[in-house]
Amino acid sequence: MKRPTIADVAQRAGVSKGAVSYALNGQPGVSEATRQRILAIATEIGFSRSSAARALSAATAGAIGLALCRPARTLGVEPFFMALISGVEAELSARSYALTLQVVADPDAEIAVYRRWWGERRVDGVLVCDLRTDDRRIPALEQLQLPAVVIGGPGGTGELASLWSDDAAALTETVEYLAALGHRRIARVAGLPDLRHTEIRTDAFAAVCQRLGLVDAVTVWSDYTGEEGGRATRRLLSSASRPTAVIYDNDVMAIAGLSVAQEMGLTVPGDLSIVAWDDSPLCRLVHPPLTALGRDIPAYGAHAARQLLAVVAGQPGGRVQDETAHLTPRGSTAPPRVR
Amino acid sequence: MKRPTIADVAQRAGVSKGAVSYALNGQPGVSEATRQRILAIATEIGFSRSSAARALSAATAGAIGLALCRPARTLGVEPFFMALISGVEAELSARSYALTLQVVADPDAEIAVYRRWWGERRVDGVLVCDLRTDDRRIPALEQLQLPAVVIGGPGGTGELASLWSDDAAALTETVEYLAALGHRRIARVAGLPDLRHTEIRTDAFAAVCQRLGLVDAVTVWSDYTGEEGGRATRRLLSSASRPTAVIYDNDVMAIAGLSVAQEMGLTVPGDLSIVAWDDSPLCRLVHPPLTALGRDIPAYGAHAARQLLAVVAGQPGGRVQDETAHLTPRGSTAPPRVR
DNA sequence: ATGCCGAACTGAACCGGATAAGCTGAGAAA
DNA sequence: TTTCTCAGCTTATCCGGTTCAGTTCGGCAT
Repeated sequence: MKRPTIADVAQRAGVSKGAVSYALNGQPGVSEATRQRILAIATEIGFSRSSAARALSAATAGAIGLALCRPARTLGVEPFFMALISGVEAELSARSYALTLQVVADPDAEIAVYRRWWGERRVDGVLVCDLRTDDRRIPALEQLQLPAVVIGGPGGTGELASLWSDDAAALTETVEYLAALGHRRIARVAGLPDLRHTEIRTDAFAAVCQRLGLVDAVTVWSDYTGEEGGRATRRLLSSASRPTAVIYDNDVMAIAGLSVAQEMGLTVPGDLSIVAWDDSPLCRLVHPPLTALGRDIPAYGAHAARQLLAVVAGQPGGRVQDETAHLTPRGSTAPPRVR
Repeated sequence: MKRPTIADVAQRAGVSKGAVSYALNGQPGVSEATRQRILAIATEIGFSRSSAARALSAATAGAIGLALCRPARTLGVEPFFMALISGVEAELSARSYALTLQVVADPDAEIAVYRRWWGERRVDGVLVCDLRTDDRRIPALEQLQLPAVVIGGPGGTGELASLWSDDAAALTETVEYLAALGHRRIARVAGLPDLRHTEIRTDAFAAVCQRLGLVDAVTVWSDYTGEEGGRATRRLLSSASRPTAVIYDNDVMAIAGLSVAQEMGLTVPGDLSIVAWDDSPLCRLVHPPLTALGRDIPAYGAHAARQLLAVVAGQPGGRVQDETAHLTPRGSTAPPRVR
């Protein structure tokens, strides 16, 4: 099946290639009648412009890039990324932009991918996930002058546009909620320590615990896998002054923690309250359903995509704070049982 | 930062554009010495070929497409797709192919995406997921002559290349295992009924149950969400002749089923045995850990990608059976308690 | 010495659009 | 009637590669 080109449309319409191009792009230079005729013919013969030719002459790829840097085993289990992607996608496909995805092993490989994409002009811009402290990707992107929106922050994003959610506020709300229930010994199972948002949450946790006089507050680090989350929970619950509430940095670890607690003969929420960050459907699957910090991740992705398209169009992307996660109390939190 | 073009390389090497092109593509037409010199210069000035220009003149996009047609809420939760994507990616990036992803609402939108990709020459081929019975995408792709590999089958894939896993065998093994434990009343919570592999599993389930004389075998349909899976489980467990074992078509529903059973005061595996299809890390998070049918999904994706690249290269893709899922017994299955 | 061959390379056409510059003819202004 | 203007189009060039048809030249056989 031969693919129609702009020349085919031009021939059938009895005009030149240029006229067709103007008509398709909504540019002045053709009469409204001619434009309609050309559009009708284009639709009729199923013409779409070659993305390659367009990219070559218009110097725009019509695609944005997303490189995911997580080991395959955590990538799949985290509902976060798919939710983010579906939101990004919704925004992009509405403007007929494509999404180019790449899974990379480490930040250096990611920088290499950006450099390649830039050289190949394969994408017009990129979304940067999992902001780290002292992130080498930021200066690399600045140097390339590749339009980018960093999903993460605030802070540490250099001159690049960025979008974040106020994790500090969400964490503070959560601790205050647990404290109001009467919890005094609160632990937190954190995600990867070199991620910027882990750092932000850790600082906020320390601050609010100090403010509320929760001296037994403890943070342990993990890697977002259920396995590690379970192990961390077992350690916490075996300690002499075991916490009465644990906040997990993602829902997978929270579910693992719940299992460990139940396995150790503790009841949730009687002996232990659990709060999960990221309120995916998983939180409602387990028994008791988990109290969780949720927000609209697809909307977050859509927002980031819109912001990136603005940057690509030459507008300043700015630094934008998105919706703050809100706590949805469910069955996994309650006042601590008096011992 | 100005991007170097092939002309820059040619100028610095003191040769023509053509020579550089031959050198970069490993074509004959330049001496080995010149080739090395050109490659060195290309590396030195950080040259990569514009994907657009390459696509335009070589008539190859250097990208393959993947359209995912699932509602956003199930897409994210299913670890399957991310695992598949990471496998596909590994294979593609090794050959510096890009992956273009699109999330679509329904099969018709998916066909429209294929048609657009084809018209735009945006991808060289596509991977087709979630094969349905009487799948309209198949004739559409055949008509477009867009290289494709269907992930699913066997059967119903028309003339297209396809890759599948023997779900019938896996299901048969599972039922035999449960029957060997002594279960006589086995139920199955199936996924979306119009998916081809659901149909295959349903037929296999009926066949093996009849062969083993399990007259109480029952299949109920669901939509892969935990919510529906839980509801289906509640119905099953409330019935007069409640099953002693349930096979779930994915792990999310299995986990939901486990919660429902526990909530209803049933012990697992004492009162109810549970088997999950798709052995993601989630199965090991819950307590008891779930007996599951697992296989290497990233390898499956990599296999599909390799097959598609072969089809793109003009070789016959064929119909290939991949690894069969194998049962990993864990804590959620045991002989039924005698009542 | 001449002719011939093939390796090594050049030049130009081409892919399919976007776009600047040039052309044309109808209507308005002089 | 002539000139000017400008909407509405055409023509030509460019984007950055690939590729085909030549061209050059060194070496070898005659």
